[in-house]
Formats: sequence, C-alpha cells, structure tokens
Amino acid sequence: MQNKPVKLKNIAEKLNVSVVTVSKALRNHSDISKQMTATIKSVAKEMGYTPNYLARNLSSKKSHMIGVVVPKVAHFFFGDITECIYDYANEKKYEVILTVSQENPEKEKKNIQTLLSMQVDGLIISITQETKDFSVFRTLIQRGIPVVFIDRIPPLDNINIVEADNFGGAYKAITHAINLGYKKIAHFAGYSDINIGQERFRGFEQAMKDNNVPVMPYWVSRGGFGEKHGYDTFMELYKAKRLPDLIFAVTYPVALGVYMAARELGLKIPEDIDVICFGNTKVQEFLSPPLSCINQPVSQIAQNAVQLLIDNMNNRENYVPKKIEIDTNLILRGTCINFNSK
Amino acid sequence: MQNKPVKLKNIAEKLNVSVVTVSKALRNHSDISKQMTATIKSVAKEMGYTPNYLARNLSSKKSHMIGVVVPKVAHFFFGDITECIYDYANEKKYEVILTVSQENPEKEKKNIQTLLSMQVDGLIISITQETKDFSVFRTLIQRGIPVVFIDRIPPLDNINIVEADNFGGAYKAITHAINLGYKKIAHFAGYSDINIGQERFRGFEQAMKDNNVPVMPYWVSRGGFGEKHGYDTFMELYKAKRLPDLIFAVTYPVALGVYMAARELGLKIPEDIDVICFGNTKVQEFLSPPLSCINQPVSQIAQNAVQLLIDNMNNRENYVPKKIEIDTNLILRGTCINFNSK
DNA sequence: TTGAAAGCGCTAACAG
DNA sequence: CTGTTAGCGCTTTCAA
Repeated sequence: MQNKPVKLKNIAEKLNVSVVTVSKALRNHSDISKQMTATIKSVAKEMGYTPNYLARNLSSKKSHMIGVVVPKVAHFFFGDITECIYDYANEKKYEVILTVSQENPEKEKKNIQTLLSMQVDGLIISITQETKDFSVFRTLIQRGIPVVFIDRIPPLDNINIVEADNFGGAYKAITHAINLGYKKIAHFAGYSDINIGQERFRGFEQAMKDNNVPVMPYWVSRGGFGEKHGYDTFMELYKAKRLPDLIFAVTYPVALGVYMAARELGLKIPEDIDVICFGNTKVQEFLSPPLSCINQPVSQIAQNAVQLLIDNMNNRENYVPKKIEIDTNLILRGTCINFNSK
Repeated sequence: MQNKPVKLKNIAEKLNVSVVTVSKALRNHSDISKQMTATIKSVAKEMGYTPNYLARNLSSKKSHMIGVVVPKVAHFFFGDITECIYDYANEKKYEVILTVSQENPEKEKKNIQTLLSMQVDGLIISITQETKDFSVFRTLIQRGIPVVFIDRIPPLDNINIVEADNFGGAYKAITHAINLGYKKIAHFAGYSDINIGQERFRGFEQAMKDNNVPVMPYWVSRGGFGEKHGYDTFMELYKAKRLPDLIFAVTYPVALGVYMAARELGLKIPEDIDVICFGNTKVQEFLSPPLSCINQPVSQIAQNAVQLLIDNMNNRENYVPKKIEIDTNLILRGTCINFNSK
C-alpha cells in the first residue's frame, strides 16, 4: 500500500493556491487571512500532512534541536537528569537528540560529531570519567557553538557550567560526620582531573583540615565513579586490615560497591563500617541499611542547563559564559547517624 | 568569530574539482580513483568538514535514523533497554532518536508525530500504561512504516513484537511458590488491557489453577506498574486485615512500593509478608531483604528488536510481521525461598 | 573516471 | 494578503 507522504505541493494544488501560502498558513504566519489559514489547516489534516523537518530545518537554518551527550543512561543520576532535560526542552519547544557515550571517550567524540552533523542548535554535555583529551570541546567553543556542561565538566575556561555545589556538599557531610565523633574517615574519590572528583575531594579535605582531623593517604582512593571502585577498594583495605570507621563515597554506585563487598565479607553496616555518599536515589531508602547521602537537586540542574543553553543560542554574538552552582542538602537515613567506634 | 561551517562546495573549489566528485569521494564511491579519494579526504579533514545530515538525508530519502518511544527513561527497565538499543543500533550504523512519553498517551502520540517528521526510517515503541486509543499505531502500520513493539504492546494484529515470555515467567514463579507451600498468594497486577498486565496475570492464574490453589478476588489488584500501586494496595489489604502470605508484584517498582508500606507498618519481609516480582535490577540484591524475581534478559530484547526493525526496513514490500518471545528465568535471593505461615 | 543538470521539501525575501 | 524567485547542502541520474 505505502501511500506516499503528502507534501505542501499536494495541498497547494488541491486548493489552487501556492506552496508558499500553504507553508505560511501552517505556521500561523500573519500574512495569511484567518479564513485561508483555517481551510488550509483543515485540508492538511484531512490529507494527513506531516511536515518534513529535514527540509524545514535545512532551508530555515535552524533545527530547534538540542543535542545531549551523557556517559550513561541506565544510571541513577543520568537517567534522571536526561528525563528532566527532555521535559524542560520540550516545554520550550525544542526536540532533544540524546547520545550515550558509555564512558568511552572515542564514542563521546563521535557522538558530538554526529550531533553537529544533525545540525543541532546547541549541546548539553556531561563528559565520561575517562576523557583526557579536551580538544574536541575547545573546538566546539572556538566554533562558537552553544554548549552547556553539566555535572562532569572538563577543566576549560570560558564555558557554560551547571553543577551541584560539590565542594559545599562534601564539606557539609564530612563536618556532620566529624561532629558525630568520626575521625577515621576514608574517601573513595573520583578521578582528580574531573570536577566532581576534584571538588568533592576538596570539600572532604577542607572539612577535615578545619576540624583538625588528619587525612590518611591510604584512606583516599582514586578509582572512578562505578561500583567496581567501591568494591575493589573496600576489599583491599580489608585485606590490609586498614578499614576506617566511615567511608565517604564519591557517588552512589561507589557506595553500592561498598555494600556489596561488606555483605560478602560478612561485615555489618553501620555497626562495623559506616558509609555516606554523594547523590540521592529513590532506592537508597530501601537498602539495608538505608543509605544517607548528599542530595543534588537533579531537576534544578536540568532546568538551569536548558535555560542557559537557550539563552546562549538566542544570543550567540558576544555571549558571556556563565557558571551556575546548585545548592545541596544532607539526607540522613540509616547510615552516618551516630558514631560507635568500630 | 564563528567561522562558517565548510561544505562540499568549499572543498571542491579548493581542489578545482566538482562538488559531485567530492561527495562521491567522501562516501568511498567506486567511481572515484584511489588517488583522488585520498586527497579529497585529507583536504576535507584539514578544512574541518562536517557533513550536513539534514541535506544528505533530504536528498537521499534515507535518514538512517531509528525512532524510539518509551514511557520512561529514569526507570530500572526502560533505562536499561534504551541503552542496549543505542548500542545495537549504533553497531548497525543507525542513529537513534529517543523520545520519552512520561506515561502520557498525548505525549506518546506527539512523539510519534515528531519522529515521523524527522523522517526516521523506522520505530521501536513501548506504549504507556494509560494508552487506550490505538489508532495512531494502526495508522502507522497502514502507512507501511516499519515498527517494532517491545515489552508494553498494544493489542493489534499483524505487528512486530519482541517481549519476554510473560506468561511463562509468571507461571514459573507461582509454581515455585506453591511448591514451597504458599497458598495465600496475592497478585498486584498491571492493567489488563496491556499485554504485560494480561499475560503475567494469566501465568499467575494458570499456575494457581494447575495446582488447585484458589485465586481470591480481593487478592488481585489492578493498579498499574508504579510504586504507588504497590504501596496503596498493601495499605488497603492491611487495613482490611486481609494480608496474604505472598505478593507477586507485576513489576519491580510495585514490589518497592510493598517494601515501603511494610517498613512503614513495621512488618518484616519475608517473615510477616513475602514478595516476588517480575523484572530484575542490580540493586535488588542490596535491598533488605534481597528481592527475588523473574529475570527478563533486557539486552536480548533490545537486540532482537533492532534486528527485526532493520529486517523490516530492508524489506518493506510484502513484509510479514514477526513475534519473538524471550525466555525468562527465576532469580532467588532473600524472598520467596521458604514458606513459613504468617 | 569525472561532472552538469535536476531536484529532495521547504522557507526567506521580495514584489505585486 | 498572496505568489514568484532563489536557494538551503547534498545526492542521483545520465552524459561526456
């Protein structure tokens, strides 16, 4: 069957008007009379007209599409934030084209290329934990393409940034722990060449210093943001008989890795070893025990990122990049709520 | 600064060849000599050429894009399956355009329209739990647009389907429970006008019947696939003093709702009330207690869906729709592993 | 092996 | 208010 898709020309012929008139009417252009607009629209509907965005965007030079690059999507944080970005972008009449880098810098680069080839009007990017070469991003900026970086941000100047207050959040959590009485505190940190690794570490370090608690080198590990880091590091410390009293995990997956290892070793949380992490999830409440955390308001991050991007897209000449930091708050559940020396 | 993007014409002029030659060379067309191809490619790279997919797709009438419509993405199942679809599709040199319906049929309809306007070559769809009007899908089929439905599938004939063996999985789980000694079994079911609601219920019912265990009407609820259903229904049963021994939850979120309610009421799982659910997650292992489930191999579903769609796209004339069912298996953890009368 | 002509479906600019 | 003319950047004939 495969009836050919109807196009403007078909509608125009049927009504004995020009293609331009139809095009304008369908877009509610003020040029066209109410009368005409109404008839054209009804005929278009009746004929089952579907606009061709490829053609529209090609000729208008605006795609009304936002490209998104995230390292993961089946992930507590990125799943959430992606969904929020869709919502806000759609609200603002933008389509979003999502790409997933799978924590792979090569793929990340390719994704950006693809998005550019699709002629997106702007990009929202969160980089992989492995990204070391930032030249792609630099090129983007040089080419004047509107970009907003969220959460995992490359160390570049003059870029749009939306992120949680990573330093402040970590500082808050560690201060809380120390006030409880904790002194043997470990930090399973992220890599130091990425902001969330760096800033969360700095917050940890500063809080320790301000409270005169020493930071032990063997209690600071640098292993990325996934379960494996939490699991492996915990196992190592256990074998070395150097378990701390509290572990501050750089992300929720890292904390989950700790839970895994602890269960395997028959250690009880929080009695034998206590944990707190950066980042909140619905399920943390149902873990055993419920996991306390530093909450970063995902929807605020998404909303600000979309807005910032739109601002940038609407004002590409002499645009000055902005940095927005979103406040965090502590959510205390079944961990890190009172100190009992191990 | 904003240096204009370079196009074929620029490369052609620089090399004193025609646009066509450049176009062909860049696509490795056999028309062009190895020599020429090499020079053109290197110059293109040097000039920072980025192909314009809008133009390319418009003129070639093939977009090499797959449209995906899912009800959610920040979700244990849909997040996973989306990521897998990206992987397989990219492997096959297709871009995927993801849209999220937010369990809203209106948005679902709009998403499909958008995807068609973007000229995707085919669609992978999982419908919302609220979708009652299936005419959009019927239109799609009539128009001969390649579509594959996954997991949540509308009741239509002659469509491509990839789903878990919902009936068999449920049957397996309930049989297991009955063999353990359970008789007072409730099913927090999904809506009955959608396959996963219907089939999982049928599996439950059949297993009960085959083992001569009565199905109590007040132990079968129909409340959708989210946490709220689990929570509300549990609360109601508790108030009515009609708690069963075991709850079979139609999805993992529903089971989570049960966990929530039980915790709030101070009831212990599995001692006071036992639970098993359809669908597996990484975190189930870390819940308290670890939640047993019927596992549906997500990546297999994704892979089959992409392959089926590509087959359909490559053979649009006289294509015969297929239905693929993926086997499930029981994963036993801390629930539904032995019967102790409550 | 290369290229000239035509056109994909639509919109912007201008004229009537 | 409506329509004509051009053209977006690329690919597909088809001729040289």
